Amino acid sequence: MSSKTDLTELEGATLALIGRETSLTAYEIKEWYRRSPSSYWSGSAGAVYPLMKRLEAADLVRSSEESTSRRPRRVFRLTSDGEAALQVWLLDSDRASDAGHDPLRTRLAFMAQMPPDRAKAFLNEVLTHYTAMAAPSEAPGTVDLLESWLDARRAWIRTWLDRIG
Amino acid sequence: MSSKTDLTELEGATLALIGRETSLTAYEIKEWYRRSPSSYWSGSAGAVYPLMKRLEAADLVRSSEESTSRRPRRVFRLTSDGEAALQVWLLDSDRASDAGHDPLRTRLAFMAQMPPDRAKAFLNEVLTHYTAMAAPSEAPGTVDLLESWLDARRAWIRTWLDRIG
DNA sequence: CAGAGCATGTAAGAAGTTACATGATTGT
DNA sequence: ACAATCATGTAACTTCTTACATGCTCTG
Repeated sequence: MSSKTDLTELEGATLALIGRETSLTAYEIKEWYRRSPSSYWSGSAGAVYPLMKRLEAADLVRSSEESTSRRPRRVFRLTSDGEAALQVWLLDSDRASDAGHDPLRTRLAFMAQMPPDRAKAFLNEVLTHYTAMAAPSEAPGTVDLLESWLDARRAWIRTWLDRIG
Repeated sequence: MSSKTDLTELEGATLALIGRETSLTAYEIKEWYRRSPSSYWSGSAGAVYPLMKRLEAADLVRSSEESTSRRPRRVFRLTSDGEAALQVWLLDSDRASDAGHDPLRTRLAFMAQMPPDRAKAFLNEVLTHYTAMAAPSEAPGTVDLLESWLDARRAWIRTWLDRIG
């Protein structure tokens, strides 16, 4: 009777992160989230450290003290339950097709309340922000997810600019 | 000194909703969120009723009892402060360009851990879900936001299918 | 040797969730 | 008359946020 069938997004993403990097400290996980382009993944210590406790209590990860010096360093790895849970979470097309939280989409839903020239200026500002966001990918083998996402978004925004005229 | 300069997304969206519909009850607002295709807008009473209290305390909305019968019916409208805050929130390109929370994007970031045929099956499942989500728009004047969003997403997913295939 | 970054965590509070509780009205 | 929906709200709980607190290690 595994009690932890339904992972939150933060829990699932954390399992996926550990699964990819094999082993990580809570601090490294926190930093990963902090660097993400989304404020959803705020990467606060107050979220991550208790999260790791929960995951370990659910036996999805296991930690071991691996200090090479006097500084403490607790490393987390997936258990076999954790790997199973990761696969379920990662391939969950039901959750993956949820529209999630999209600050631009939310605003577009109400943009008709604004005069067209304001709306146009707003969308062009977003495009400028996107240009600033595009950073070179560190990992060479990885296809840059952010880049592809930004491209899709730019195309979407252009259809709205066309529509407004 | 207006204390409420930085609205949360739920607060901003609620102002926008009232701004568009002119006047709404807490129940109607709650139902609006509940019907949305995103689970982010869960539309629970425990979120909306306290939210309306906060907005009224901040003088962004004002309510009046408008019962036509014995059933209570408290209707909310924007104050002038509320209309001003709405404009700031709606045209905030900084927040609008935040990547938000996207369950599919999160999974794609880790999809390389899965075998290609699994990844392909997963993406095709998401496309199927999208087809099921597409509902006819009620409001005739409104360009269907969900439809345009789904189109952009389908195009994005196809680039990933091409990449894997 | 100072400051940035690594590394751990906790405390107080905000905001949301589920579940409960109550009652009126409308449609079948 | 019965169920679904309108309409209000609260209570307990979970999770996340900001801010604090502590100490080690590396780089200039």
